[in-house]
Amino acid sequence: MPTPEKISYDPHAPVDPRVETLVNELIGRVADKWTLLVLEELEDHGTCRFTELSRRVPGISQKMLTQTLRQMERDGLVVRTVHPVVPPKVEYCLTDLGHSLGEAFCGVWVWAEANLEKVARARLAFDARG
Amino acid sequence: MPTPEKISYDPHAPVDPRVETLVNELIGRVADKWTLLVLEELEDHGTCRFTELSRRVPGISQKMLTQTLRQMERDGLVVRTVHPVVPPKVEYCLTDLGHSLGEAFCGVWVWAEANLEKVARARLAFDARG
DNA sequence: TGCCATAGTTACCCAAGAGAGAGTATTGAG
DNA sequence: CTCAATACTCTCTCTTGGGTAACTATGGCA
Repeated sequence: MPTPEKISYDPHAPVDPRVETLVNELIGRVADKWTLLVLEELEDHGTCRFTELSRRVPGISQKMLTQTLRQMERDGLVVRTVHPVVPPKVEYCLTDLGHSLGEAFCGVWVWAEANLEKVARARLAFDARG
Repeated sequence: MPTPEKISYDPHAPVDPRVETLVNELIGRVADKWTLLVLEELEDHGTCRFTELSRRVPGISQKMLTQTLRQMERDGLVVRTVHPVVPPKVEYCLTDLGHSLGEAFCGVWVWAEANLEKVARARLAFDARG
């Protein structure tokens, strides 16, 4: 990591447009609603089984959970461990990469929690203005 | 496996489930592809006009840009300033709230930039296995 | 007189996203 | 012999996201 102390966004940093495209693409993939919620769950509760996740993540369907987990596995964010027993037992846990993403998103969660009120008030004001 | 109860930092620990629902909802809204890209653009270049944004944000259509900007305005993330001249001139700039969101997402951008390679390699490995 | 630019809005349409629910494989328990 | 449990997979359907393109308003300019 080239930046020693503070992480700050430098508008003048020279950015290869191809890299920027890839970054945008990756963010589009990773900043998906279900991915975020699954990530949060795995951060909070560590290793989880499939049905455990489907119970914990509010409103997710089996299909979406499978799909999301497959993508996360492909992207190297989670590890899928199959125990060859009957009934089947499959466990999911975050990789280091997944964990680091969770930390990166931590700021966003904190922001959301801290600014719920402001957003709610902004909406009321906006809707009142017509 | 580290013992679960030993995890000392947990930003989501004592959370009212209703608040958590709202936070998740807000994150779902704010972590939208176009919102993120527009936010990034406004962070980098400050105040922008409509067509300037549509030129800068890669691949966005007029419709999506309008829609995204309206939502961001409603959520209190941007300010829309109309100059009553002909031809029309409308400027968009981030509010303090929008700026703080940009900073919160900064960690994610840094993460994406730093881990592009790892994700790419993980995908190759996964696809080779499958 | 008619054209241009700006910042939209509106209508139409298609494809992707996502939910519901049934089907599948396995085998030990009753 | 049937059932229950797990972790899916498949199909069918509906909703939403998002693209294209045409339309609006206005005053300066040729």
